[in-house]
Amino acid sequence: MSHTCIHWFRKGLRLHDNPALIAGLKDCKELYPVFVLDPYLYNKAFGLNRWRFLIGSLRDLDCSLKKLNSRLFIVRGEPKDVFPTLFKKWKVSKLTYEYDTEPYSLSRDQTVTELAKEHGVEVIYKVSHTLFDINRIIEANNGKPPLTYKRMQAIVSDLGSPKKPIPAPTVNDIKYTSTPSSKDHEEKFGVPTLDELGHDIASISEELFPGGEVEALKRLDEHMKRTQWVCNFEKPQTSPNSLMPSTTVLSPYVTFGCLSARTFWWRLAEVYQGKKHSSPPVSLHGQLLWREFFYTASLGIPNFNKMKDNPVCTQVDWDNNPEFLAAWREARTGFPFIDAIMTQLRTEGWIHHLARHAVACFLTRGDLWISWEEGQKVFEELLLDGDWALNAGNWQWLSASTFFHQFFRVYSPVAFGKKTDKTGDYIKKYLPLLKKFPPQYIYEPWKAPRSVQQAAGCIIGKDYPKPLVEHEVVRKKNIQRMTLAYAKRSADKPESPSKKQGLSSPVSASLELTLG
DNA sequence: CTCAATGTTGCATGT
DNA sequence: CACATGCAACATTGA
Repeated sequence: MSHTCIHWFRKGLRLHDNPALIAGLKDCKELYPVFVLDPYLYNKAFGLNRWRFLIGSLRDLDCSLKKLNSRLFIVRGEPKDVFPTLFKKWKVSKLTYEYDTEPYSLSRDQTVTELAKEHGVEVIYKVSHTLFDINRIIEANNGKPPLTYKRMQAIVSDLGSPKKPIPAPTVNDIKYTSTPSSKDHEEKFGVPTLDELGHDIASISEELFPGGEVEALKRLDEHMKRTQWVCNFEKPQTSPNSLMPSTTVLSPYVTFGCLSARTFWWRLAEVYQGKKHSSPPVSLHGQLLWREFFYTASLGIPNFNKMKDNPVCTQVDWDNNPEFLAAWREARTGFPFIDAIMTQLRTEGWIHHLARHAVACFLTRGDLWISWEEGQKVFEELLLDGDWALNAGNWQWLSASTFFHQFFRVYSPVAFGKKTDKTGDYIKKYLPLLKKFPPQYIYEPWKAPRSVQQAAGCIIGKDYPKPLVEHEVVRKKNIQRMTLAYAKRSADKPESPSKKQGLSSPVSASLELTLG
């Protein structure tokens, strides 16, 4: 019992399946659980709903730590400035944290590790955010991330099952460890309120998905009770526009690490046990493997959140069109299905996966021809489950830039929603302005005769916008532009010298030598 | 090397 | 209602 340890919470806002925390408790005399409000991550681009989820999760974590006679210390500032001060002040000898593969996190953690060394602090980190050690997946695929799900499955099956989650520490585990906290802890290190952080909470909507580990495990329990539903789950068969979510909405909890992906995986395995059940890619296990797939790609592909200098991303001449972008972001494209989804996104912070497909295709290759990077920023701000790797990966997928290439398959902003919601109840919920339109016009109100618009109390072009584009026209044009981008891609692709006879320049020859 | 099969979730129209 | 086909047609993978 000689160590004074900081466990640094970043993601992984939980006590269950937290191997770094357990490692920190080993021979630990004094434990300081710390969360740093890093302005690089938590700023204006981090939306209000996300802030609420984060603050809720931190409150929950503090509450759970109290039950272990410990406390959470919220510290404001940049990690590189915060830690040297804390190392000295608390006479720290050990720092533990969960491994994080985001580029910013990797450089941040390297900086803090160097500072720790300077202060004689031992650093221990553990993999627990993902099912597997992502680096091992890349190694197993000859140093490159798999670009298809099939390939990913093959690699993962070689690695065997994910590790079993480890239990949360108990009072018994921590009985020789204390957390020194003063009377003014709340003042100095307490979890701030949204108000204190300067957020205008007057217009915030009802909290549908409260943050925190306790809430996460409760929701997991509830879903795992639905044996039939879990065993029959097929993602493409779930509805993007049901009034209640047709999927689990456990994603925000996994994103912030309130719920361990491995805990989720093994609870599903228990439900599946001895029963006929769906399989990846469409099953719930399959969803966790998709997460793993994009995490692997994001670690193995440079500049993964950009088109430029991203070696696997098709280079497309997207338009710079601030008016169209603003209309999309602010739910005034004139396509009720699209605008309803964008409204749900803004107010509730969660939309169904296929709803994301519809609005992402619409913004990029389908209709507005705006870069996926712009959409990525909006999702990053507004989605409770906004995750760097998944967001970048899925935007590339939907824009047919990477992973997915059948760009002639275009979602219709009118037809797609009708398949699962003929009467447009979803649209009526999120765009009440349109609620009096009869079902035959609810997806295309501009086609309604003037008399119908008057009866509905909503004149198109005045009370609700006319459609921004003619879908059928721009769809055809955009497929042409995609064809062009792909042709350029094939032409630019470096080919073996034997195939391109006489084109092997001295430059490329020397490059080959350099690269071995 | 070539070539065929495959790819989580398109749409409209037909049987 | 489930399934098949044309639309115009891509990259990756594995044999």
